[in-house]
Amino acid sequence: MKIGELSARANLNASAIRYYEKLGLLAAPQRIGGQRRYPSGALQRVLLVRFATDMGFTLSEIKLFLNGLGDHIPVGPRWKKLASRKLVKVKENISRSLKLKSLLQGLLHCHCASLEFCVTRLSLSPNLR
Amino acid sequence: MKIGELSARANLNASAIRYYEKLGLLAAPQRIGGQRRYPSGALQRVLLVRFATDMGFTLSEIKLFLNGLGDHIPVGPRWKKLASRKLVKVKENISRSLKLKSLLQGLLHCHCASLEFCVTRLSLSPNLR
DNA sequence: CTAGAACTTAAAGTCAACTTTAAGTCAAGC
DNA sequence: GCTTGACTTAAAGTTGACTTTAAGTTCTAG
Repeated sequence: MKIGELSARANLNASAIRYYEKLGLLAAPQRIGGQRRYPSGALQRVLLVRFATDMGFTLSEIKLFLNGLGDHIPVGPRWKKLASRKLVKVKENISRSLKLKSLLQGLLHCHCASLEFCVTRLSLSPNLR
Repeated sequence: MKIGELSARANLNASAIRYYEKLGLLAAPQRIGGQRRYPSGALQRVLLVRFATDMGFTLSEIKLFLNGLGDHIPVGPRWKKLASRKLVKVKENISRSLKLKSLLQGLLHCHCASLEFCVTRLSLSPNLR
C-alpha cells in the first residue's frame, strides 16, 4: 500500500502520515524506488492513532501507549500504570459527558436557562477563597 | 472581585481571562481606577467556559453557545440547532469513551493484545478502497 | 509615605498538530 | 517515450489557546 491509499483509507492527509513517522508513531516502512510501501498493519496503527487523538490523547502519549502494545508481548507494569491513569481520565470524561448530555437535552425542552442553572447541573464548583 | 481573585477561583491564569474578554467570551466588566471588577456571575461564566473547553468545544463555539443563553430569554432556534448538533457529538463521544474504557479495563487484566484486537474492540473501520 | 504586590497594555512567543510550499523524482497509462 | 499524477524532501506557515515580556500604573500594608 502506498501512502496515498493508506491516507485515503485512514481518512487523513498523507503529510500527516509522514509527520507521524517523523515523530516515531509509525515505523518507517519498506521503500520501493524511494516511495513508502505499507503493510496492512500500518492502517490499523493509523486508525488507532486517529481514534486516540480524537479521544484527547496527545501524540506523545499515544506513542508511549502503542510502543508498549504488541501481540504475544505481555504489557509491562509501566504500560499498565499509564493505562490505569488514562482510565481514570476516561471515566471522568464519561461522567462529565453524561451530565452535559442531560443538560443539553434539558435545554432543548425547557426554553430558558441561566448560567447558574447550567453551572449547578454540571456540578462546577469554584476554588474556595 | 478583581481579576486575581477571579482567576484563582476559576483556576486559570489572569491573562486567559483578559484573552477571553478580547475574544468576546466575557463581557468587559466595570473598572475602578482602570482595574477590572467582576460581578459573581463572571465566575460562573468562566467556569462554564473552562468546562466546555475541557469537553472539546472551541472558544468560538462556546461564544455562540453562551450568547444564546440567558435567564428569562427563550433560547432561539439557531441556538437549538447548535445544541442538538453538539448533542450528537456528545453522544458519539460517550459511546466511544465507553468502548475505550472497557478496552483499557480488559487490557489491564489479560496481559497481551494486538493492534487488531484493539481496532476491533473499538470498532474502527477503514474507508473502503 | 513608601515598598512591593497586583494590576494595565500591546506585542511577541509558545506548543501541538498539522498543512503548505517549492523543487524535484518516480511510475502508470497511452 | 512521454505526460501526468503520485510520490519525495526540508523548511516555512497556520490555527487555537494561551503565556510571556516589557514597561508602566495603581492599590494596600506598614
